[in-house]
Amino acid sequence: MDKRQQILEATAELIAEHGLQASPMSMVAKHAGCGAGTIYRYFETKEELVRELFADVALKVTEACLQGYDRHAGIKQRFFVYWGNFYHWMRDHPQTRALMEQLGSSPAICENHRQASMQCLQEPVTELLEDGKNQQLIKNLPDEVLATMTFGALMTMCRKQHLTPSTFTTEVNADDLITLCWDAIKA
Amino acid sequence: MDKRQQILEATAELIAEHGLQASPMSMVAKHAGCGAGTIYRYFETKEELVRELFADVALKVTEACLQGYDRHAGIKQRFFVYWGNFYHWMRDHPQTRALMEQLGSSPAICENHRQASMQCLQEPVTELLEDGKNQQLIKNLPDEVLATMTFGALMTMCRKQHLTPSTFTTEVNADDLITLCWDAIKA
DNA sequence: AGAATCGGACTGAATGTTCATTCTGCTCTT
DNA sequence: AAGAGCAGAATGAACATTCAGTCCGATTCT
Repeated sequence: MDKRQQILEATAELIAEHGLQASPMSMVAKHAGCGAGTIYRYFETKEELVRELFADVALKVTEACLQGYDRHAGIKQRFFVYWGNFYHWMRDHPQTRALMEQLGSSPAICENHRQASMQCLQEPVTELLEDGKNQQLIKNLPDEVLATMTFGALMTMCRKQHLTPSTFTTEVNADDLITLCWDAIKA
Repeated sequence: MDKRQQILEATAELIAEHGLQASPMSMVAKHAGCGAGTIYRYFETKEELVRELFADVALKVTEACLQGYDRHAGIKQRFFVYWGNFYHWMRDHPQTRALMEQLGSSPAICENHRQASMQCLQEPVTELLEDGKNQQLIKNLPDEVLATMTFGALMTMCRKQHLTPSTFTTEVNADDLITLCWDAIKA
C-alpha cells in the first residue's frame, strides 16, 4: 500500500474529472483515503504534487507509445506503430488525456518542467523523423513542426471524441487518422 | 467608453496571461479601470462573463478566417485562405489563442455553450469539405474528423510557437503548414 | 518475557488567505 | 434634490497549508 502512489492516482482521477482548480487537497485526501496533512509528507505543495503527476503520466504514455516499436523497422511502419499506440492510449485513457491537456497549458507547471517531462516522449519521434528525411520519405521541414502537427491533430481528435462523441456519427477508424497524418508529413 | 467592452477586454488579457483561475474579479476590475461591483452591473456572475467572452472571441476569429474568403472559389484555394487566415490570426493573437484553449477545456463553460459559440467557426469549413468530397478532391471521411485534425494541428503549432519559440530554430512558414494540412485531407 | 519509552507516520481541526459576490453610500447628471 | 451608475470596503465561503496531538510498531529497560 504505497501512499505516495495512491495520492498520485487520486489526484489524477480528480483533475481529469473536475479540473485542477476544482480539485481541492481535502478532496484529494479523501479520495486517496488519507488525511489532508499526509499529502504534505510526500509533496511540499500542491504545485509539486501536480508537477510530479505530470512527469509520471508523461512516462506512462511514452511507454505505451513504444509498445512493439522497432527502431530498425521501416519509417512508415514505425510511424504507424508509434502514433497508433499514442492515439489508442489517449483515446482509451481519457483521464490521461485530460490530465495532459489540463497540465499542458496550466500556469501551475512552469515551461521548463513541462519540457523536461515531455522529453522522453519526443525523443523517438525526432529520431524517426530524421531517418525519414534522410531517406527522403518525409517532407524537409523541422522535426518540431512535423511532430507538433501530428501530436496536435491526434490529441485534438481524442479530446473531441471524448467531450462530444455525438459529433461523430460514424465510428472513427484509427488507421484512417494515422494515414491522414502520414499523408501530411510524407514527402 | 463602453464599460462592458472594457471589462471583456480586461478579462481576455488577464485570462490569456495568467489563466482563468488566477484572474480574480478584483484584478479584472482594476485592469478595466472600474470597481469590482461594477462588473456585476454587466454580468451576473464570473461564469457568465467568461461565457460571453468566449462567444465574443469565437465571433472575432470567425470574422478573421473569412477575410478574402470566396465561397465560390476552388476548393484548394478556399482551404488555403480559410486556414491561412486562421493560422495567422492565432499566431499573431496569442491572447486569443490562449483564451480559446483555456476556455475550450474549462469546466467553467458547459459543453452546450461551447458548441453554440463555435458553431459559426465550423460552418464554412463543413461546406468547404462537403464540396471537396463531392469533387473527389478530399478524402471521404467525416467532416468532423477532417476539420478537427486540421484545427488541432494548427492550433497546437501556434501554442508551441508561442510558449516555446526556442524549439523552432528556423522561421516557420505558414504556407508549409497549410500545405501539410492539405496533403493530409486531400484524396 | 513484559513493561516502559521512543519516534515516525498519520490525522483532521484550526489558521490565514484569497476570492466571488454584496452592499452601503458617494457622485454625477438632469 | 432625485435617481442612475459607480466605487470599493465588507462578507462569507472555499481552500492550501500547518500543527497539536494520536497511533502503533520497534527498541530499550527491568
